[in-house]
Amino acid sequence: MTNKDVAYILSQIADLLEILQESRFRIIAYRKAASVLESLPEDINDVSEQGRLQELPGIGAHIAERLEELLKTGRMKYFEELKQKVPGGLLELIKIRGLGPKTAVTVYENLGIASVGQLEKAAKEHKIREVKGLGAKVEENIIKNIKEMEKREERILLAEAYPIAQEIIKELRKQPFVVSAETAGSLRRMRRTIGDIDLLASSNEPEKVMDFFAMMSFVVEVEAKGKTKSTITHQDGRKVDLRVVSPDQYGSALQYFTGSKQHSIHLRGIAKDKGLKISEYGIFEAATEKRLGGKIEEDIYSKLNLPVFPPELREDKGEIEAAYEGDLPKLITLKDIKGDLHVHTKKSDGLNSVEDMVSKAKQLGYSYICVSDHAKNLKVAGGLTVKELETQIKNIKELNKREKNFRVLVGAELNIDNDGNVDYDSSLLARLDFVSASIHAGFNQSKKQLTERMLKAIENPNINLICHPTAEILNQRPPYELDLPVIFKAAAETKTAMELNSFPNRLDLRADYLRAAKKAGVKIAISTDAHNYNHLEYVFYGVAIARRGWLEKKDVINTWGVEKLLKFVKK
DNA sequence: GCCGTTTTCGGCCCGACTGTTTTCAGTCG
Repeated sequence: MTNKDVAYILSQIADLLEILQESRFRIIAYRKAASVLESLPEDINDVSEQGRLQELPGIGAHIAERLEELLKTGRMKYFEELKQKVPGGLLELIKIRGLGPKTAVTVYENLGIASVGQLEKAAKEHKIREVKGLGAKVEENIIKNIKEMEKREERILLAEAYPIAQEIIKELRKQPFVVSAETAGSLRRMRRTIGDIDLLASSNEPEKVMDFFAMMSFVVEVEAKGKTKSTITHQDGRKVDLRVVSPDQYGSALQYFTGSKQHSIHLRGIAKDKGLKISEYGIFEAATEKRLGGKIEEDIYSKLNLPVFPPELREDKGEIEAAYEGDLPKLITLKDIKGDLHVHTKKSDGLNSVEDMVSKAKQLGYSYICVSDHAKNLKVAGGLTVKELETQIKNIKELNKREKNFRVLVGAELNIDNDGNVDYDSSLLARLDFVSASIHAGFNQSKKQLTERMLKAIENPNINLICHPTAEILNQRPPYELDLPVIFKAAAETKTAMELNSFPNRLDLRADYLRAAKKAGVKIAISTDAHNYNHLEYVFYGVAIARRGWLEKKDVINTWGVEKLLKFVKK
């Protein structure tokens, strides 16, 4: 049973408790425990076996005991009892937007509805409006939102949401009645995937902003429109929320809407202890309601003796405690990046020549790239034969003679086969500047097999970097199972770097794993896996995830100059 | 159900919008 499986069960328990109208704090407790497991960088089975469950935040005696039962026996009595009490379909009903536990119970008790299908049928037959407290509008929304749920894709990729949001922000800022505008929510925190796009603006004429927003060219539907808050559907099918506040409330509103929810709740708790109250309208003395500030985010944080956290850190995963202890990292920035260690050319499955890639790299201000075309065993990706690699080495050598302040490193992206072996013989590998390796197939092996396979590659003295270490593809393929603590320990000992692959549908390693890797002493390479020269720009998203993983310049090997990098390589 | 430089009991963030209501419950973030 994986962390994700267990987290899912905990969140189902929370849903069940909600339907059963249990104490809301118990519900919150289960949700929190689920979210902690969701981002736990180690295997919950190991944590349980070592008796460390209660060391995890949000997991106390009760949940720990129930988790142990679940992990040992594969079953949890409590969960099964709850399921007995709730008709199965009700869990599905509350996934419909706008339909919560109360309404689900109401339609069940009045109409005996316990499935999405039955609900849709009843709505179409106008039976919903006959129930007291529900009306025609509810009926309409049920039909609409079931349709929406059916066609709704997964969360949008950061790299898709970001440009959409920036374009809207740019338009808003041009309007004379808009004082300021910014992204908020998970987008501002730069999560790998985004639910709805959240935006914030400040203005002295909020209704003008709402009118303008609802009329923008890309709007296909206005779902809600109030004086200060509207939700529209973008032509790309995405929901965009815009909230407007007055200019002197902008900071507190931005803090609040950036979240994360857990981060803000933590802040409000601290404020409360200090006799203060935080809302999106400002920070106040609790007793007198006297407003102490809120025009800028600093007004909020400084009253709590906290710095203005980079949005990427605002997850309530220890950043607040670290700030009080003076232990906040100085996060890496895009301009720290000096080169890209994972790019492909048309010799394998890329689109452009080495020269094209070099030219783009120079535009980005880089001083090196490493050409890592696929190797001979990965035939589907046009892997280079020994002879072709020899030619590549020769050509790049020639190219480097012509270059002054730029260095092209010769590398390869080897394929780690099912037994942990890689392409080419070691004498050829030794002639390469920087060698990467990754797993491209055999994802269904057991955790033990996959771990051993990767360990063999890590311990191979010719290999410097493991690419896209978990092979996760967002919205498409889950990460394979790997014993990450063991992997990270070996990587640190052998000075084998781990990749943060910047490709928008990978962003692998993810932030929680990066933090664990850093803690274990592993060095990271933020590279793009570019298959054409425009892909080199994806480093922007890689750096964002690195920041979410608390990485500093010193943790990332491609912030180093080429000499220091090559010294690291000779392990 | 969790948690603790006020506490092992008594707290637990706060507000907008919709739809159905004549003052508010439900849902969402």
